Amino acid sequence: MNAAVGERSPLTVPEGVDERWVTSDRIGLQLIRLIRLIERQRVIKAKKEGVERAAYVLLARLVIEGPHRSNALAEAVHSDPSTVSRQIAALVKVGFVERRPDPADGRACLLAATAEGHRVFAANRDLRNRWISDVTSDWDETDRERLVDLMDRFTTALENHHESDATGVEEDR
Amino acid sequence: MNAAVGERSPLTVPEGVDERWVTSDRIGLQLIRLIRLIERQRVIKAKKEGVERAAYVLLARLVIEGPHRSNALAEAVHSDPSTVSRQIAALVKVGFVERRPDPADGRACLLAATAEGHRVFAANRDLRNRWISDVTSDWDETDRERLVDLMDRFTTALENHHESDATGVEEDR
DNA sequence: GTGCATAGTTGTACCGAACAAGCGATTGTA
DNA sequence: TACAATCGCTTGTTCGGTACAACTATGCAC
Repeated sequence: MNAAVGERSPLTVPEGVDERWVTSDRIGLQLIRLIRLIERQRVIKAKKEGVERAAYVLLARLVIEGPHRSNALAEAVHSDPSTVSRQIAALVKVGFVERRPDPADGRACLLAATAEGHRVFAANRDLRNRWISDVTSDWDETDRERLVDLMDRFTTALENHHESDATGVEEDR
Repeated sequence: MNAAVGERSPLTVPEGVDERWVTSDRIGLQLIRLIRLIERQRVIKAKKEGVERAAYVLLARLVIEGPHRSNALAEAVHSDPSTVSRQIAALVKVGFVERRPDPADGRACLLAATAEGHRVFAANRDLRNRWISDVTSDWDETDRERLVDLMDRFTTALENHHESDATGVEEDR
């Protein structure tokens, strides 16, 4: 599983170019593997709780970064405004988020996490963190930090990389 | 965006425990961010090509690791057999995969990528790799390798970690 | 040879997301 | 002050991808 590069005999190796190809390949494969795995976990877990699981990411955003407009939120999480709108509606209904008028623009409204929203999010966050700590229990802290730094860097690179020419990973997951 | 730890004043820091909490927290946040972003790319890209995009991961598996039984494949990619069955059917229909009798068990059949399947996959793989190389064009190779090694390690840890107690990341993405 | 386990398929439902069209309120201009 | 264009958000609809559950059928093993 972990190995498997396939094709491209290692004999060819013209001049370092191929080395990069191989690493890119491995990155792609790992991304696919990781994402599929986490999606799976999601589905396993997706039974309890009243609110749509997908909505939690919005709650997280509101808790961590403070009030946002709906559209800004959508952009921040790379979702469609309509999607966010529905998710927010659900969060409002259960009282985790509240709408306030936006002083800057009369027709907009600011979304903010309620006290209850904060509480719920914190609980979930702790759960998640415990889980991650568990999974990485035999890692030393330096490696964990290295991982997160590199992931951050990678994701940021992805975000900055012209969104238009999207090609790749999704193609064969 | 990148920062934002929220809660838990850094002043508290009892005895290193909290340091781990913070890192776990960052990992969780990064996972969410990364996954959401890639999902988005997928949707953007998901227009051309005849075969279900999700099926490509199976093709990849068959090309890289050789023939599999359908159920084995399902397990390998953490999907339901029914899902895989349908996806394979699609791949067979377009001629990227073929069924062969399994010598070891008469009622099973082995799935294998056809020559055409190999070709299509290779093309996609190159595309994907070019994209990844692009995104990381200003990284030095060592960092790219570090990233992939850590990701691999993390995903493997995830896989090994009792699938039963799934908790966390999916909770608020 | 005969139950019986097992490999795989099909029916159905659901979730999450996107696209597109609509609605209403605002702002800014005549 | 009135009207048009814009903007922020919501609703209608569709689709992809998946899982669960029930079913079929085939060869295994005793």
